[in-house]
Amino acid sequence: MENKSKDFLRRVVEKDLKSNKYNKIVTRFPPEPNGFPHIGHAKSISINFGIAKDYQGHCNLRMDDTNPTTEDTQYVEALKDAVEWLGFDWEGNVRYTSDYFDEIYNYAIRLIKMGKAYVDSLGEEEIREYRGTVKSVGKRSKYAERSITENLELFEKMKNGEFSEGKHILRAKIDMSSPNMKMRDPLLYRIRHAHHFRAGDKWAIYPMYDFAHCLSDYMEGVTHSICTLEFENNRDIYNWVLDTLSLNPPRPYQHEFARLGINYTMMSKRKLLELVENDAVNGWDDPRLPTIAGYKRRGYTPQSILNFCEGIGIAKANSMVDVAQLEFSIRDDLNTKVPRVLCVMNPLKVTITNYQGSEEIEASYYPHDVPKEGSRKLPFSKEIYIDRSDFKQNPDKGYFRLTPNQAVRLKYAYIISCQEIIKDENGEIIEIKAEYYPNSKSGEDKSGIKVKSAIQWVEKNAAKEIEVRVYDRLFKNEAPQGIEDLNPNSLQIIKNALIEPAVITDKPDERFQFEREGYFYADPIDYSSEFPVFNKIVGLKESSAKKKKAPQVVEKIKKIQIDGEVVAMSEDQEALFEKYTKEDKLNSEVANTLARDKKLSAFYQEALNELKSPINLANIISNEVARELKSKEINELKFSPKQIAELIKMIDDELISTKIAKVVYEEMAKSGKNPKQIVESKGLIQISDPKILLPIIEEIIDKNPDNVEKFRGGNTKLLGFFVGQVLKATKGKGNPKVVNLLVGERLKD
RNA sequence: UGGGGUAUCGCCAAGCGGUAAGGCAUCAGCUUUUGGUGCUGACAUUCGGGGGUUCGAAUCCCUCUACCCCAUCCA
Repeated sequence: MENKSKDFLRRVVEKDLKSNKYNKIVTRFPPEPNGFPHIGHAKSISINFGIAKDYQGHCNLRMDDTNPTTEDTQYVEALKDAVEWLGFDWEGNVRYTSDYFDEIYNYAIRLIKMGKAYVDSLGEEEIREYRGTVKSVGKRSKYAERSITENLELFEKMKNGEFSEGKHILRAKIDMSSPNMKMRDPLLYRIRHAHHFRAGDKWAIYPMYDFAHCLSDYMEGVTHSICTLEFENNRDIYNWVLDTLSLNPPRPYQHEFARLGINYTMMSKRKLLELVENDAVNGWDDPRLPTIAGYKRRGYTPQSILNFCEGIGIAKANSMVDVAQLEFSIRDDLNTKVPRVLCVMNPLKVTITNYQGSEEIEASYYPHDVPKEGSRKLPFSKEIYIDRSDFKQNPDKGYFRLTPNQAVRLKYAYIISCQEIIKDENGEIIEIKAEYYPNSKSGEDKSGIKVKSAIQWVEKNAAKEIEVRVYDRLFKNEAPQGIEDLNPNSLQIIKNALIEPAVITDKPDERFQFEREGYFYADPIDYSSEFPVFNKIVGLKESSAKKKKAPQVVEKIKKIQIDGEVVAMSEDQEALFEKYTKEDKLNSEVANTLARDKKLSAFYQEALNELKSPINLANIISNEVARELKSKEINELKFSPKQIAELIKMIDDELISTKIAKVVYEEMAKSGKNPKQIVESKGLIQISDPKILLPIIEEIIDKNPDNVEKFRGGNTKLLGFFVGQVLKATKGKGNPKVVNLLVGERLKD
């Protein structure tokens, strides 16, 4: 279990713990209380609280309530409820960004005093214009020139409510020409004469997300601030604020993951609201909604939601999870937990003509493979109901249930066979006259009759009538956009389903499996024993024979990709390219890489002056050195062209393998040590002597007989496996060319 | 002057230079008094495309392509 692969966030956390960057990790779940939480929030809750739990840390629940016009306390209740329902504990008080307003305000003043923030008095329209566009730089407002004292005064007045909304704004002074739009002097505070649901009317100014969030994280001692991908661009501000305020360490860092998408589901708060407001659904807890309240009302267990979140993983790729995965989670959870019970959704009367009197049949609540105890008595008499779909006068091939010439077992009871079909004037079947086999009773069956199916049934007089709400997916499209994509049949209400009496009278549970139908939940609001109402949580999995859909053959078409045009080389680059290919005999790809990059070509030239080994030099420079030079200048490098030349010299002299060369290079790039020194101190001279290599190879081969067999069976890829093992055994020092040869030969016989 | 991300099976997703994990879905077979469950097996000669480096590349380099995010006084 411990070897399970970790997601990238947990890996970061582990690294930070190991390096003692933090000695305890703190996360937070920071929703804005402006809507009902949905399964996307569940993912975030599962990540933040889950990570805290896994690493003995702590997770805060924080309401990010910086926008008084959209937020409300009913949402904070729903949010708290969601976290609790999922089984997490925020230990202590719920946090509110609004509780930090004073401190955040003081930080703003500090920024002003540092000359890093200013009061801007441009209008909304102008601010937008000044910001520039994605492809053009912005320009700074003239108000950025205001003196610190003036800024302080103005900001104070803003706070005191002396200005109307939109009159002024506090901005950070960063860079109006930043390629990151978010960094073009981001807004820090805006004037808002609104009542805040917690702070009341104390404030006339409210901090923006970008200012409040990082500081709130910092004040709470958060170490890992985990949010969704769309905040990637905001990370720069996050860091800027915390860095320029030069706060006492440790400070939090932001990490982003992909938000959850599920097909046939809509997750946007705004659009969800639209559904509720247009009465397309019955409130926020409509069981068809992907809200936590919806799932809860539908009958999903917290565990199933958590399992789902764990199952889908955490990554940075935008993705769309199949609803089937969610449905699996709830089935899988309920399968081992919930009593099985008989319910007939669509009753068809069956009279057993040769049965007299009545009896009670003992029936276990759980099937043989669920290790739980419990049973009830099923009343039985000559008049029963079965489901309409369990009888067919003219069955297709492969139909397992009752037909004029096929007997069926009444689950836990007797085998019956059809004697007569009674129809009404419209030709609709209204009753079946059947006979039972007295010696076929479950558990004491001596009839010798083999049936293909055992169906659910209820006794006519004892059965209770219930309402069943059968839910289907809310949308008919895989990627629904809104109301227009609604599935018209997402709710079907069955008013007079019949259920065995024990379910209502004993109420052994709230969730049941109605055998052969699915999992159902006693509606927490509308259910009463006089008027029982059940929600269908999810159907049972149906295998092919039952749904008898033709398997679809999807042809795989390889997409043809048209390459775009490559930017032409400049004249200088062209000349270099010429030289590289003609004089130095470099291949055109390497020559191209070198010629197009000033830093690389300069580096290469210098190295070449040290050692006339153009190809090997060019190769390592266009590959390894290029990586380093992506983010650095030549003078920032810890190593020189001369050292690279030295390294290549060792390869040329066959002192070391290219594999070792990479190791040496890494070390050199990190420490700046001389390659020769590294090789000597670590004893990395390569081993090419077969006399030394052969015994090692022998040992590896002995240890992996099954892989030898597979290799001989034609899996030639395994050669790489053996080479890898041998190289590992020699700590990388084996000459891979020689090892390859030797292993190849040895494996043949 | 654009920048920041992402791409591995139908859907998620591991993998960090040495045998392409796992789950969902699907398809077989066995078990089954649920057409459920369970068990067994099948399911990527290949990692968005093309090159290059290497004995060896999903992993390193170059390049192209596609998709997502950013120009709210929202978060």
